[in-house]
Amino acid sequence: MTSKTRRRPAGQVSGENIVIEAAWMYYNDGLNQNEIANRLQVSRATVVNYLQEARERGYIRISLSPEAFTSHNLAQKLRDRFGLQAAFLLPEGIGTAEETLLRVARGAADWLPHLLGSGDRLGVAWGRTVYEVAEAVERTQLSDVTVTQLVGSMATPYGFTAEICSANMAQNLGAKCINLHAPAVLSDPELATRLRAEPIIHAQLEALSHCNKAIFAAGSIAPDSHIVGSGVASSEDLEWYIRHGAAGVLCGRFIDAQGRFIPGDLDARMIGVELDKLLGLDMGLLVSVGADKVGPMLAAIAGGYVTHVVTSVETARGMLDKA
Amino acid sequence: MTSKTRRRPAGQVSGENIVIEAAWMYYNDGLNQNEIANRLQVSRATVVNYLQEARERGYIRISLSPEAFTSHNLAQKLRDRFGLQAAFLLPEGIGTAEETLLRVARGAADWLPHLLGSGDRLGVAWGRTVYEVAEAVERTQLSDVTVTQLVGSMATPYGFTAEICSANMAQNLGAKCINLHAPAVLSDPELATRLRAEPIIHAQLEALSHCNKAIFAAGSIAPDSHIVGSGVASSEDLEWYIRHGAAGVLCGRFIDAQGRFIPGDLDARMIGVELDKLLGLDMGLLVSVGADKVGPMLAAIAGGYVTHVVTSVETARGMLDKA
DNA sequence: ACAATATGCTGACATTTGTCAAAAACTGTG
DNA sequence: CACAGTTTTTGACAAATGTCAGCATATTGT
Repeated sequence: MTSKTRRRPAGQVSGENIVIEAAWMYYNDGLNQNEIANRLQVSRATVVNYLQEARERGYIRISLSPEAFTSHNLAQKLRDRFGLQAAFLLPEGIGTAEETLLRVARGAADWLPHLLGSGDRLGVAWGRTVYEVAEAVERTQLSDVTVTQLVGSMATPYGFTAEICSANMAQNLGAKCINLHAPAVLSDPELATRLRAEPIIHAQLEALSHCNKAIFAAGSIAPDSHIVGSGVASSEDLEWYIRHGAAGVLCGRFIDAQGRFIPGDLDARMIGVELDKLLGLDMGLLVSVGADKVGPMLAAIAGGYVTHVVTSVETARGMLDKA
Repeated sequence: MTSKTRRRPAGQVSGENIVIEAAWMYYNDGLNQNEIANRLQVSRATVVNYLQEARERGYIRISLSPEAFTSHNLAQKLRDRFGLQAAFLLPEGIGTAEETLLRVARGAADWLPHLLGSGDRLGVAWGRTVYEVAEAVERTQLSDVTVTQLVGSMATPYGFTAEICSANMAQNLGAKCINLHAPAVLSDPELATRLRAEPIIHAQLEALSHCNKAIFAAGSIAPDSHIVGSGVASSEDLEWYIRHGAAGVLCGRFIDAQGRFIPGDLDARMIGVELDKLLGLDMGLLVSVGADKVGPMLAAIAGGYVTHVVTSVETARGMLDKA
């Protein structure tokens, strides 16, 4: 450069502005970095820095359009076969089960904001999958959306509890959050009854019964299921429910293959949404993946809790095969 | 490659799927094209093709976040000075006035979907700027939004008429559209009265008076203004209004520098929204740019029609200077 | 069955983008 | 005003991405 180099004044408007300017030229006007460098009278390397800064500050948002995942063949089949409003299928790739779960969670996270609108009250269940979805939601600012914790908390060795799921979800969506300040399961039914009558808890339970949308995963009934690992149910409980026809778990409650609620010993001691409150919602978003979840997912769908599904292509195939 | 090359079956699910898979790996998993090529067992050049296809099909959406443009210094000044809810300022760059207009229009188009929600009824005015905004809106699918044409049609030599503005807008937003099937201005007041009483027209006028949001530009009162060019007003009309204090044009009506409606000969012959219907809306989105628009924009703001502004940095400076 | 046509893939090369250490410009201090 | 400490910019190099002609495999028509 012939003349003296001019630096952008730190912390000034124009300083921020030039970053936006560069980002706009690059992403909207389609100029390449050389052209931008010429116009802004800086070196190309500087343009690279500006663009990086723009990305770091979150000015640039790249997303895969939901249509790509809801429109293809298998998704339509799934929709038609199970009477869903929409299905969102993620490709597996070569990755491990863990990677696939994260991918599905990110897919759900991308999709979720499109499914919410002003005035919605979203019930959030609990589980590893739901936790990852909450984490993966891009920071947005939805207007007038409330997030509600659907089931009480539990001491989990996994590090994700029900209130963390709902709190993160609300945080990232820019929504209000109503937590449920009670354990998911108590040792004594009478204590549970009294706790439910407590004004604070009562108000929270009241709030969650007015959700119009919900997001949840299908819980498996394998012996290593989280429902046991998190201490909600004991191994004996689980066996008892399996003997009585359990096919899956939904918001801490056991359901059979037709999706019917299986009443049992636990219910009187639990604090959380009752399954019939999840029927007839504007949206029931089921997010789950894996061969072991096929049965539980089909059960949840059969029970009429589900309007939208996010899962992997592989799992979707499994569902169509088994049904 | 050692083995025979395998081609993806044309027109099949997996064919579409592999494109999505590649796009996902690239944009979400952050893999580079080489890594993707290895995993998919194709050449890197093929991955390039997949990604291009994904972009062409609109699977990938890149946008600049509105926060970047509404949060900076000058935007805040504008907001505070004029009591706006938000201002969205686009950098000029080096481009021509034409380029700047397109840039501002694209900015407004990016922002607009964020400002609309379920149940909204958006009134759409007319003009070059509004037309470009409508064109630039990315195809989306808003639920339960209605777009309404605010002013009647006119024979314009420019190729953008009021109904094209509203129709394109509705199309691209995925909204319902209510057009106004009448000319903007008639030769005879009596005919205008009768036309307004026609059931179809009456219903449409009724509909547009129930908008809760609106998008419009400020019209200049220069002799080469579109209001003359499109035949809505004659040069004599324009001069008359200027003598009576006109500072700008809003939805075909003349206003003075304080934003007060200037009644005149034209009004009885016009078919379109009346200015008082635009007061007190949830949103009045003013999109305009250029030195000649500063006066009209200030007039519109003074009149209380405006809650949100999209313009260029330069124009914003002009507004602050002049006010 | 065979040629003609269409489609998708690839390797080699061209262009664009990213990295990094060093230089330049600014800031605050004695 | 010299200085040490930061921040920003830059040039040279490395890596990633885009292009395109030609080839291989399907599909179509006869």
